[in-house]
Amino acid sequence: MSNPPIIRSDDLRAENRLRVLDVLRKVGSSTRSDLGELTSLSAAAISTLTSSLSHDGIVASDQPPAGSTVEKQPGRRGRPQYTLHLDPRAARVVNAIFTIDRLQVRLLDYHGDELTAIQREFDSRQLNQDELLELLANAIDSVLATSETATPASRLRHIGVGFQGITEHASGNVLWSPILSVENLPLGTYLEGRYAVPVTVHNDCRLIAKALHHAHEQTLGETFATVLFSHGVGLGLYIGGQPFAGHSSSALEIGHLQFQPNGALCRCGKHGCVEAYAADYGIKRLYAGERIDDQPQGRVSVSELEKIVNAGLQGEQSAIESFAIAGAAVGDGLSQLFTLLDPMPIAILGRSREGLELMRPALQDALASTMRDSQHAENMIHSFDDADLLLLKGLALETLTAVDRQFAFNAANVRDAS
Amino acid sequence: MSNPPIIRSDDLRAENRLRVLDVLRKVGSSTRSDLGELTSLSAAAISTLTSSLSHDGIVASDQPPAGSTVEKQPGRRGRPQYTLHLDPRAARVVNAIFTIDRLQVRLLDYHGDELTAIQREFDSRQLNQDELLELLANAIDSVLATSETATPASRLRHIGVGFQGITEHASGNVLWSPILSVENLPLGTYLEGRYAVPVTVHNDCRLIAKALHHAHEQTLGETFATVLFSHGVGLGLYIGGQPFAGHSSSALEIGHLQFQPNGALCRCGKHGCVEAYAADYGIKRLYAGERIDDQPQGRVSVSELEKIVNAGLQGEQSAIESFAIAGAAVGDGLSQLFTLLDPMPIAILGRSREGLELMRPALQDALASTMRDSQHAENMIHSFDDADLLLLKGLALETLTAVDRQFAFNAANVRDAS
DNA sequence: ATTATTTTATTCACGACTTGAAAAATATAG
DNA sequence: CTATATTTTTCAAGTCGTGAATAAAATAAT
Repeated sequence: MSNPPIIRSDDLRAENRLRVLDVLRKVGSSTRSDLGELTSLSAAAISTLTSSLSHDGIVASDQPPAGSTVEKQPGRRGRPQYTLHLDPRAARVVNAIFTIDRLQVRLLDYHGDELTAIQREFDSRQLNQDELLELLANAIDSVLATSETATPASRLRHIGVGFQGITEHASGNVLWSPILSVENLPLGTYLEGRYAVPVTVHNDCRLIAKALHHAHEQTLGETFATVLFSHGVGLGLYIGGQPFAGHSSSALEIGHLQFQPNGALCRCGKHGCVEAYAADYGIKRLYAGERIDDQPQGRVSVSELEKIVNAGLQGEQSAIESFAIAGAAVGDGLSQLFTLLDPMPIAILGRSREGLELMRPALQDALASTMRDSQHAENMIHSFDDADLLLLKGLALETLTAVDRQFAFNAANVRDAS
Repeated sequence: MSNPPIIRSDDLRAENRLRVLDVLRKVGSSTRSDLGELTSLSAAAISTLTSSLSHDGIVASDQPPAGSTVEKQPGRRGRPQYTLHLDPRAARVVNAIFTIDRLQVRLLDYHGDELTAIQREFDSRQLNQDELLELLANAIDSVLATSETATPASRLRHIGVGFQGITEHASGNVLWSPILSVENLPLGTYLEGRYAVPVTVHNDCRLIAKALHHAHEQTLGETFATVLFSHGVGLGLYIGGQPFAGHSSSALEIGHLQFQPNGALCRCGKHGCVEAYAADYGIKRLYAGERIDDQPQGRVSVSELEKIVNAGLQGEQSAIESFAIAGAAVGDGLSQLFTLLDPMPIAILGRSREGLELMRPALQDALASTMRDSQHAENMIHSFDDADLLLLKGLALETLTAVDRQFAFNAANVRDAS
């Protein structure tokens, strides 16, 4: 049966609260009248909504404290506009990002600013399930404790975890991850039990796609693909302004599409996957002339990859070749994707932008060969720096908008924690 | 900018009107109280909505004409329930289906019953753009004229066209179709101009998926793929109860994923496409031992294909082989799809069910090899008869629900045509 | 035959929603 | 100090869906 998404008129109010919060999240701060414009709600509705949100401690205003007559600089007539913004004190969220060699945990306020952050270095594949969970819980306890002493507490509302791997969004559990040796890590269940707040677990590339949609909408539009090169090859998809994921899990495994039948051995055990040529280990393997039938060994360090990039930049043929093959592999995967869906702009990200540029020509060629309207393949590819930053930003956005949704639907009692 | 999907309270009313119409469309007829259950609206709301819809002439009731005391057979006490159904007279729609050798045009009433139907036989690839449009317009004029004399007219509200090929849903134009020699056929624009009603153009496989979702929801669930074997290989996708299509067009071209690098020549000009092995011409080519590098020639007749199927059923090795390769090709394409998305149930349809069963083992094998949880690949595949019937049904549903939407949002003036 | 019972549909009062218009607030300009 | 401009809030009006009460319409019981 089809589920009822919105019927009652009180749901309507909640929907509009959310709309206001969404806009504020997006633009940072805004006057009431601009808010009306952006939400296409009437000034009257905005007034009611914002005063309620303000009363609940969810949004705050620039307005000076009554008596003090601060000098207003602009020579504008009329009643002055005070801008509204999300009140940092309204909530806190914990963000955790696992990568192959370290764990980052950050505590953010509701505005999105960082309060505390810690890092733990380790090799994620050496840990068993309990050790992983304990490591994470320990780090979360630390950031919570640190901030406790520094600032008056506001309630923890959400925990978001970013991860390379396949996550099941219903349960928040990690089905499989290349950076772990354990499978079916019950991350969501465990954290929800321990901290009694909602937990969501996200695929890393999905998070980057979210951040790009937020920050680079005019470059990429509402429909685009994101490809992240690192220890694997990740794919994120935005379609019509909405993140797209598989039905039950976040699987969007472009890395394991087949590129060469009976080709290089992939970490997944199959032969010829895109990843086996385009992930860092695949590139290094080709460059170093290692046997492509051997099980790929551990991680490739930043400096190792940098060396290959530099070799390529200086014209060393084998390095150039390695990147070209990587580009062709991903281009092939994308052209399969574009055969199934429509062609769309592509954002590519990786450890080094130069590396991306070395791949680009081959990538473009592979795409052009399958596109009906072949010429503008090059305009479809955009490379971005700062994958790590975008990852942080995407996770922050994802968790904070989850809190927005809590606030929009669960009305008041935000201040009950003070 | 994000668009406002629903904010005002009148939109809410429209949404609930649509919800009622949707349920009636699905279950055929229903009492008011069941309607309340199915829409999860209160009895009061149902009462208001149905009386308004009834007043507008959109739904009708079984209720006997006041005076006449018809004998009620059931021995149930209480105020009797009268069932409501969509009033056939509320609107009319035209459905047109192009296939490679004929055009079917049907006139349906709002309930979905056929009023008139005609067929025109021709070879669609022989016609140029103007001839095609004229043929269609002529056929539509005929069904409209025929019915005009037979029954009192109610207004034509929508024209829906079904097609094998890639359609652009914004404009309703056909970008490319294997059954045509012309490209960019401005079907939507032309028909809208001529008949001044909304026109939608749909991919055939999408329509079958729609019909399957309507009629076989409990077998297939809310997320499934549909594969249609005919002169090409079509794919339809339902994800979470919603039809999924590419962003701007209906492209979901599983037939043109690559199966064998440098393999058989496909109609599209590339080599090794899935279609080149799994479409009727591909199967015939293999069976007949023709050169796979030659441009595939015209259509394969029903009897030709039947002969190969029968040969296969009688154990003839080359026929069995041909179907096995076809199954492997599609299985390979689907496993690529399932690498990108999640694995999901598959409905397969074609000219003959026996032919499908000949493909099944190879198809299952190809799927099992890529699925994590390999065993239940066979439970995921369902074959269906009556592809043609489902196509008609899907198109009818698609166009009629478009009218439902008109009625839900544009309030009254339905009866103004009488 | 008449009254009680049962089941279904409609009506009504209520609270919640958004809106447009009017009023209030608060600045600058003269 | 008064007029004007601009933004925000308040107010009255109109809608919507809900739950409770009421009406409708049949059968069962008396």
